[in-house]
Amino acid sequence: MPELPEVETIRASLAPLLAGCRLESVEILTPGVCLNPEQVDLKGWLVQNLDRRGKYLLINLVRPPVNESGQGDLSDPGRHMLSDSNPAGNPAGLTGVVHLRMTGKLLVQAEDEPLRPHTHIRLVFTKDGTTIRLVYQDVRRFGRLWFFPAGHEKALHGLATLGPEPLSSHWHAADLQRALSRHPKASIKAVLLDQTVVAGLGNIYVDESLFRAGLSPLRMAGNLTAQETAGLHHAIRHVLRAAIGCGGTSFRDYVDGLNNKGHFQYELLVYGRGGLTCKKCPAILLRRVVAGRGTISCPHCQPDFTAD
DNA sequence: GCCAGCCTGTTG
DNA sequence: CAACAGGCTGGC
Repeated sequence: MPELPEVETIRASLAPLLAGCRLESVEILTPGVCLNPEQVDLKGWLVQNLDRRGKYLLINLVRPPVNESGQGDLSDPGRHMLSDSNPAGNPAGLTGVVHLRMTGKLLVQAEDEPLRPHTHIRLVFTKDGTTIRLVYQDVRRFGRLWFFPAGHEKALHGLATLGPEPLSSHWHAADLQRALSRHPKASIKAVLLDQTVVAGLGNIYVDESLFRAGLSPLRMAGNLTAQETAGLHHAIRHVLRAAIGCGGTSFRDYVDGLNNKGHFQYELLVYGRGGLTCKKCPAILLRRVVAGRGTISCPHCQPDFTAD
């Protein structure tokens, strides 16, 4: 389900609610969906903030202040000394890592709301005397939630090998050009779907970016001109920013952490529009499988895209 | 690289 | 009934 704009929207929707919450319990309703590889005690941690890398959502938790009198100082530099001296047994930080894969949802649920089908994990938090329930639902059960001592989440291969954030000011067309030149004979679509090349693009935003850049997904990555690469780099950033601005794409059943739909589905130019007329020319959009994924493109606006 | 496999639900 | 679905992994 979720690509970078959807995960970013979920992060932003949950962060204000969860920041400062104390984790009271983790109820695992379906074994295998929530993993705690180092058997860290999950109770009593405080949510510091939510972060995102590619399509991964990171929940950063810290030890509650020892001092009962106030909120404590979470930025106390001495706190970090603990992680060096005792990394796993009594870590100074805890990181929850969520990957929603195709159909995962992370939602706050009202206390009186009945548990919906396909709920696999329930996290119970408290803040200022109120209870907040965060549930993980996932029809297909491809997604996962892991807990690690802070820093140890690099044990996840997919997270450790992620490429650059496409919306970072440090990601330039030249970086994309360099990545493409490393896979000269692969289709541009396959390379953009590769999370080690750039983090967070999936089937929707790759097709949308390629259409806006006027490039066929079948083009070999090594054959793009510098100008075409610059246009693609720009299109990727433009599409991702626009989609975040719309709260993501609710094409099927994506919702943010508060159960709100996004509206970028109304801005899609090609994804889901196979057989329909192109929005920029009179041609009919074609569908074919590229890099193992259903791919929609315009045979006129994206030259060299033909039916099989 | 490609492709099956992981799962269930929806659509043609 | 078969095909397909927003993703990733591991085996050729």
